[in-house]
Amino acid sequence: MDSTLPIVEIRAIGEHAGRRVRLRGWLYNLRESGKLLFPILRDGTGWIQGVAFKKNLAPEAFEALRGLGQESSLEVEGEVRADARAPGGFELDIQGLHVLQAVTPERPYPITPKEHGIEFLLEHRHLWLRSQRQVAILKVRHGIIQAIRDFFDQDGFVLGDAPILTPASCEGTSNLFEVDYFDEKAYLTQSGQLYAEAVAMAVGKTYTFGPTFRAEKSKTRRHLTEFWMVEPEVAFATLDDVMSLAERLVAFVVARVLERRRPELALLERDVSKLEAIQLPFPRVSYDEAVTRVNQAGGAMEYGTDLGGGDETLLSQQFDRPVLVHRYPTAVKAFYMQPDPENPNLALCVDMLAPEGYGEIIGGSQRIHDLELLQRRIAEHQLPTEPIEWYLDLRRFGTVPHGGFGMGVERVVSWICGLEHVREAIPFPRTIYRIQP
RNA sequence: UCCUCAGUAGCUCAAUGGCAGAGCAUCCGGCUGUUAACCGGAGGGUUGUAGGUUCGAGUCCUACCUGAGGAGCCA
Repeated sequence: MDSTLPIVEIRAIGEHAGRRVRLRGWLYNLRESGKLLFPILRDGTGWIQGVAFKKNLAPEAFEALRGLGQESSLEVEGEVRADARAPGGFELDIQGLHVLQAVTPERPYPITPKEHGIEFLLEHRHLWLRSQRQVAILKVRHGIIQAIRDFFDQDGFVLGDAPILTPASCEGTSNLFEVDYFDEKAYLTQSGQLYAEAVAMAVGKTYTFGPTFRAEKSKTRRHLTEFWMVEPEVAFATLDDVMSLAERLVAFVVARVLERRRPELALLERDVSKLEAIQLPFPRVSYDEAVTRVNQAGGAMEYGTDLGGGDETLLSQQFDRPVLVHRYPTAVKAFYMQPDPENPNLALCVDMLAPEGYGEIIGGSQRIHDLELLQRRIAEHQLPTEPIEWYLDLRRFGTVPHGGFGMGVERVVSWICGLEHVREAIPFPRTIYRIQP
């Protein structure tokens, strides 16, 4: 090995065509053809096929390479060549090898290039992440999160993260994870909203971004027990402002992914024409209209109930972009939602349903800003006031109309990537019957 | 919590109640352009666990364990 040669990343390999370089990474696959080896190397930034001719390598180096198991770590040196026969257009003519760790036949890498069942893959999630598909998803997820933060930053929002350990819930404790907090009980947060409301009264526009937890015994392709949520909260915002903010955020995120993550979407075989259709404005339908539309489409929705998964699909199929469903009956919604002045039985709330059957990605509302009304609602929901006295203070000291929403990051990743299940949208998914690895 | 399904080699799956098999992976051999390479050979099994029915159980019955798909609820 020539230690004076530059170490390069595979993503920029084309810039080094015709030159000798060093490359370090892992062995993704190894094909053999007589005195010729075709190792595929990956380094996290990409994949490249190497070609090792027996005559170009020291005999012991050739034999060492030949015997390496999948996912062995190594450093190679060689000449970068453009070659139409190589996947990716470039290949590395290997002339030197340094093995960092050889994976041996006694314990071969468990995930082979062939197909595997989901149970096996989930048990090996820590290794499954190395596959091309999972790397692509991680990079889209990263792009989405970066876009979310850029969007709020450009719009003058101030990050105001909420605590993860909380004294009580805003919607009952039945679906909360309980933890010992010294001599008291505490709960893992299911939403940062109440805290975001406090911060909004300090800085005007804020958002929280972090993990949230639901101990719901939900077992579907849309549920995790631990998921990341972004929750903007805006002082003086009305429901219309909330809806406008939500659609601008989603349109921005989709546009950004289309701009910067095309190769990953292609690897995931995502139909990008479906994403290119995500243009402002998004359709808005009232809950009343939604019920009519669902039932005309063959559903059997009863007025006054929430939309089920099938109902959501029946409705979202009618549009080529996310649809905003607003003004649900107060009875099926949370205590803090402002009633519609034109019909107090309806709440000034909104859900955004993603297209293609991906369901709800956003839920938000205008909040009750009147102290007496809020107290009445808390009593109606039979919630204890003592743990949220501080929250009532927000209505005692300069209360103003305000609102916001929560967006589930994994559901957005799942939709944009076109995944079958949200568990692929986060590196280490937590689901009801799995906490390993 | 409820409904449905599955568990056989490291992996993906076969096997009418009658000798437990294939492909991939691994090992050995062949091949100087392979594309989830290919060709030839070898090793590899307490059929999830515990009972039961039967001359005989991977297969039928019961319970349990583990997991998956879905419902309700939610982002």
